Amino acid sequence: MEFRQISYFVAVAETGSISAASRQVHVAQPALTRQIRLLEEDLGTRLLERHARGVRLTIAGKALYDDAVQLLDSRTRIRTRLSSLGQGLIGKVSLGVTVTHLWVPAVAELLRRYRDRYPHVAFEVFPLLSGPQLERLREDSLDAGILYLDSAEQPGLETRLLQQDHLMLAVPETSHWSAAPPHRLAELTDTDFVWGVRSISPVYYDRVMAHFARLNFAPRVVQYGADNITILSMVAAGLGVAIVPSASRAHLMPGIRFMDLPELQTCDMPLWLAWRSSNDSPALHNLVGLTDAVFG
Amino acid sequence: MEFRQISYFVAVAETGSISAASRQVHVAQPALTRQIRLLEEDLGTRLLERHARGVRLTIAGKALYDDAVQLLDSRTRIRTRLSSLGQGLIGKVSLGVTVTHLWVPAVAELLRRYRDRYPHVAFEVFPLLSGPQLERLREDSLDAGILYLDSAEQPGLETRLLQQDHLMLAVPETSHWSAAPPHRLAELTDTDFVWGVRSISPVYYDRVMAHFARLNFAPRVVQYGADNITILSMVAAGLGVAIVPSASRAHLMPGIRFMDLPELQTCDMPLWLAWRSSNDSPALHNLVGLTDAVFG
DNA sequence: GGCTGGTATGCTGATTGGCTATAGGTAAAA
DNA sequence: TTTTACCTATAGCCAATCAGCATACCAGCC
Repeated sequence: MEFRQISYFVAVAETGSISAASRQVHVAQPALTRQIRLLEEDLGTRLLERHARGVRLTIAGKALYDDAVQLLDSRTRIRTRLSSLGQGLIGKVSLGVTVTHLWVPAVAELLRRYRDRYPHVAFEVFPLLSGPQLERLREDSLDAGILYLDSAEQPGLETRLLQQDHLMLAVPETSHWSAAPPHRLAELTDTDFVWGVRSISPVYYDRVMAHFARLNFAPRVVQYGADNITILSMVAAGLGVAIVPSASRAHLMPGIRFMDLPELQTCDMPLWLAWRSSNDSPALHNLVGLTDAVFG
Repeated sequence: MEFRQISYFVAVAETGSISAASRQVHVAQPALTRQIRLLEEDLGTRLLERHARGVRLTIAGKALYDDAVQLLDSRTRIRTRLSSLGQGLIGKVSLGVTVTHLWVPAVAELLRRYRDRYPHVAFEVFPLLSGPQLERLREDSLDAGILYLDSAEQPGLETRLLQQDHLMLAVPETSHWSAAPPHRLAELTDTDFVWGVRSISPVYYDRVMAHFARLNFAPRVVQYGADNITILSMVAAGLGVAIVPSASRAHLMPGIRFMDLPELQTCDMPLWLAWRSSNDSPALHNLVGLTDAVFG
C-alpha cells in the first residue's frame, strides 16, 4: 500500500471509472489498471467490480475509500504543518527577559510585534534574571534570553548586542540629594545604600563591583534587595539610595528620582540577546530577525 | 512522501542512526541515506542533524515523527480491518425471515450460531413476509432472506433450498374436528375457514390456491387474516379452521390442534434462502455457509 | 597517528512504473 | 441484429527509481 496507489484508487472511486480517473490524474489508463491490481493483491481483497461501463466499489473498496481519503488528508495536513513549522509560523518559542527590561519600550515593542506577526506561535515569556536564563539556555529549556553577559563569546551560544545600558543613581524624592544632585560619587560616602545580592545575578553584580573598585569607592550598604524592583521599592520608601541599570528609568516608580553621574555612565552594561547555536527552531530565528529590526 | 520513506524515517528516528536503522529494516545504509534525503527534499525541510556518531532529529523531524508513526499505524489498521472484512469477521449483514419461520428450531439455531461465530458482525434480522423480502433484496436493502419463492430461478438472485414445508390443517381445540380429525378435504365443505389475504404474500397464496384448484376444493371463507399469527389467533378463538404451513407447528399456540391431511401434505412449499448474486459481502457468504451447515 | 563507527557519494544492476498498441467485452445506438 | 462507442485487461518497451557495493570522508577516541 503506497500513497501513489491510494491516490489513484481514490480517483477511480470518485470517478467510477479507471479511464476517467486516468485522465484526472494525468496517467495512462493501463498504468492505473495495474496499480489498482497491485493494490488489490497487496491487500488480498478485490476492491472493484469491473464492468463494461466502468467500475463499482466492492464492500472492501467502500471500506477502503473512507480511510484512503483520510490518509491523503493526513498527508497534506502533515505537509502544510511542516511547511508552517519551517517558516516559523507555528510551533513554540520561549524567551527569558530580566524583569527590569520587561518595562523597556523597545523590549515591549519586540514582544508585541512578535505576537502580532506570528500569532499562531506559542510565545512564552519568562521573567528571569541573567543567571537562570543562562542556565536554562544551556539545558535547552529556553530558546532565547535577553540578559547581561560577561562576554559576547559564549561557548555553544550565539549572541547579539541589543543596547548599551549604563548605571545611574536612584534617590528617594524625600532625600536632600533630590533637590541638590551630587556630581561625584565621593559625595555619597556618608550616604546609606540599598544594594543587590550577588547570587541572583553574578554577572551584573561583578561588573558593578569591578567598576566601583576601579573608582575606589565603597558604598555604605545598609540594606540588601533580592531584585531590582525590591531595591527600587526600598529606595522609594526612603531607606537609602541605590545604583541601578539605566534601563530602570522605564519603571516610573513614584517617590524616586533617577540621576546620571558621569562616573556611572562610564560603566558599560551591554544587554544581549542569546540563544543556543544548535537551536534550529525557525520560530526562534524569526524572533532574532525581529530583534534586529527593532533594535538594529 | 511515500510510505517507504516514512517507515525508513521512523526507523532512523527510533534508532538515532541511519546505519542502525538500515540493519533494522534490512536495507543497505546508502539506500536509507538517499531515501531520507529525498524525503527532506520533498518536504523542503531538514529532518536530521547529521553527526559523526549518528543523527538527531531537528524540530521538523520531531514534528514529523509523531505524524509518521500515526500514518504507519493507520496503514496497518486499515490492513487488518480490510482483512477482517474480507473474512466476514466484521461488517454488517441483514437477514429477512418470515415471521412464521422465526420460530422454526433450525432457523433459530442458524441465528444463534451466526451470532456466536461472528460476534463482531452487526447482524440484523427483519421479520418480513416473502413479498417485502423479495423487494428489499432487489433494491439491495437486505442481504439475504428466508422466504417462499415461486421458483428457484430468480433473475439476479442466488437461492438455496432450506427445507420442504407442506400444508396442514389448524382447528380450534373446541371444534368437533379436534376429537374426530377429518381424513379428506371434502369433509370440510361445510366448515368455516379463516383465510389469508393475497396481497401480503402472493407467492404463498397463489401456490395454495393452485393446489386447491387441482383438488377441486373451495373453502367456505368467513374471515380473513393479515398474517399467519393473526390467522392462528382467530383459529384459537374458535372462528374457524385454517390451512397453514407445516412450519407453524413450531408456534405451540394454546387452543389449537394441528393435523396432517394427505391432500395437504402433497402440496410442496419449498423454503428458500435467497441473496443477490452481485452481493460480495463476505459476512453474507459466511451466513450462507452456516446455512448449509445447519440445513444441509 | 591510526582505529572505530558513523554518513555521503558514485557506479551498476534490478525493480518498478508509465506509455503505446491492442485485444476483448458489453451496452446503447442504428 | 449489427455496429459503434466506451471501458478494462494485457503485452512489450523504455525510462525512472531504488537498492547494493565499494569507497570516500569525517569526527571522536585510544
